[in-house]
Amino acid sequence: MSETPATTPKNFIFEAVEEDLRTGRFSYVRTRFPPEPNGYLHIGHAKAICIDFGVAEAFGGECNLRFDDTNPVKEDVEYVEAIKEDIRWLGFDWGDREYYASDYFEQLYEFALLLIQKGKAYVDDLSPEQIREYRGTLTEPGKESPYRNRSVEENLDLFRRMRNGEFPEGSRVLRAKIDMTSGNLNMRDPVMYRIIHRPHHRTGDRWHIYPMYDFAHGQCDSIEGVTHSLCDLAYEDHRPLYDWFLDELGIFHSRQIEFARLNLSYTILSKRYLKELVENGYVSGWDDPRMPTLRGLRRRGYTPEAIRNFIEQVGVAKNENLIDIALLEHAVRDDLNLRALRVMGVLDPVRVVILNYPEGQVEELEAINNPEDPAAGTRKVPFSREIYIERDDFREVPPPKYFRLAPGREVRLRYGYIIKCVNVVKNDQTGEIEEIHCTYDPQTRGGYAPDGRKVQGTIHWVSIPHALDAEVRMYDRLFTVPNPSKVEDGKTFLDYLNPNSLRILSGCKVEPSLTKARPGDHYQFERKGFFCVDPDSSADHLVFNLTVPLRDTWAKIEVKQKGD
RNA sequence: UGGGGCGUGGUGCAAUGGCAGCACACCAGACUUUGGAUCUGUGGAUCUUGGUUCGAGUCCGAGCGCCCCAGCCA
Repeated sequence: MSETPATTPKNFIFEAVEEDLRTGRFSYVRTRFPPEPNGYLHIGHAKAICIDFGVAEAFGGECNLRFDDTNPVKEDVEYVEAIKEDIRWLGFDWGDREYYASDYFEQLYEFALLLIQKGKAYVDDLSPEQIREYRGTLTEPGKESPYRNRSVEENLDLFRRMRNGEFPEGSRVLRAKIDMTSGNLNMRDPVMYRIIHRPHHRTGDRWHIYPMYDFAHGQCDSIEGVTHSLCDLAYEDHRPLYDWFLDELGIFHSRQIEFARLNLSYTILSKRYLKELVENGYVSGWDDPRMPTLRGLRRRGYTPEAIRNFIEQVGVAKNENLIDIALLEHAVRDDLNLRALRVMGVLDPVRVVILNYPEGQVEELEAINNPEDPAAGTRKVPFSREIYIERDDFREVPPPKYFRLAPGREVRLRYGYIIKCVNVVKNDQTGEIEEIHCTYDPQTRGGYAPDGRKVQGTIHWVSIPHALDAEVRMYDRLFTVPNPSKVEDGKTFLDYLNPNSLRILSGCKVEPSLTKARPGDHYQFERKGFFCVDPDSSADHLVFNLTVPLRDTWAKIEVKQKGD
């Protein structure tokens, strides 16, 4: 294997894998990404995906996709396709290695039989409540079940009949016979199989018993020849059990390594909570652009590259973490800055009339599509006597350091002319500014001042007769606190929902080149932010989602001024 | 009074006994036809405490703090 230290991320997992190869514990590398098909993938999963596929790739190995479908009560095919789609979108390929834990049900059953024969597993008739009581507590040892010492023959017979569906749900389970006094609760005779009379999305009604995670995962890894089974810290306590099953069965022994899951500030990454948001209508669905799901991020305008870069920057360790969402936002700005075409869009329009500009005249001005990418070329933008500008780009009483338009002041219209405000027309009743009257300097076409005079401010604009109407959905973080999963007593994460996480702007005006915008296209509205065309968008009703705003230095200055 | 894990600037990750570094954030400045981008710079960290060592974030002892585990969920 060739060394690529510059591109190979260095973390404790890579080091462990490297060591395993060096010491000969394994001669190849194979990992797996094991989603349960009971929900949609979120950015936390993206971390796991990047690690699972990344480790395999770095060592010339492969990563299997294996659906962990051992519980027909919770799982559904609906999620399988969505999960595959999201992984592909993120940019990973599992080739033809698409597996299901349910593919191995027969083999797992044989494994169970083997353990029963070895006297290492037994059928228990205790009720779920009794099992809990017998388990003991964190500080007190458990008690052995009265059914623990059944004969091998009786266990075999009972277990076969469990499989045949002869017993009601909850009446019996198969348990491993380990140690009811272990300090690790997972070792106190864990349940291996439970009875569930429910059709499975892949095996139909063939089974009446289903293996628990602990009895399935390690053996599936083993069957697939997975060398490194990378998972969440939560499974650290399960590793002794993972190892125990593999050792007792005497089969290929994968190595489980745990790392800390991703936590993101101002959001939640718990499947249960996300589901609650969707089901109770706090968001419009799993793909709501405010959701940290991959579908949500995609619709919001995040790119796979941005997400992968973000994950790489976050690193891999075992520390509990809360990643600043600003890092994610930085990653997407960084990526979009290089590729998004620039356009002009006025979100909160106010009319400007250029008094000395000939009525009916239209000029096609040249605008650069992307200053970061000369290959993106230029386009023509129509200019006329009446234009829209951003309401906030005009102040009757300009505060200090305000560079934009104000009575008697000049400002440059991007790629247009330098204009000067000469008058303001206000609504008699409301006092709201309805129209701003300006004059333009014909010598400044394109925005250049031949006399070399400095014009500090440059603002965006859209020609009124040529403007396209658009709806713009402005998104903000979903929660008002950095860590919504850690709440005050008596409150829930729902109490911290940001009421302003979505603001719909309906009267927006955008330049005519946007007629060719298609759902999924990324744009930068100059001076405002990166936007993405929503799937709801159509030719006669453009809809844009704010992906992330541009850094806004003026907003900072203004906040500071107000604080003084 | 059980078992497992983790403690490095505001956040995250490095430093594998030898000058505590990188990214994001923050602050200041330069540049600017996006108050964007870019560039430069400042400030700021090894949980505590003893020890080993020429030298400790790293090794050893003691303590403290935080997280996870009592599903027939994964």
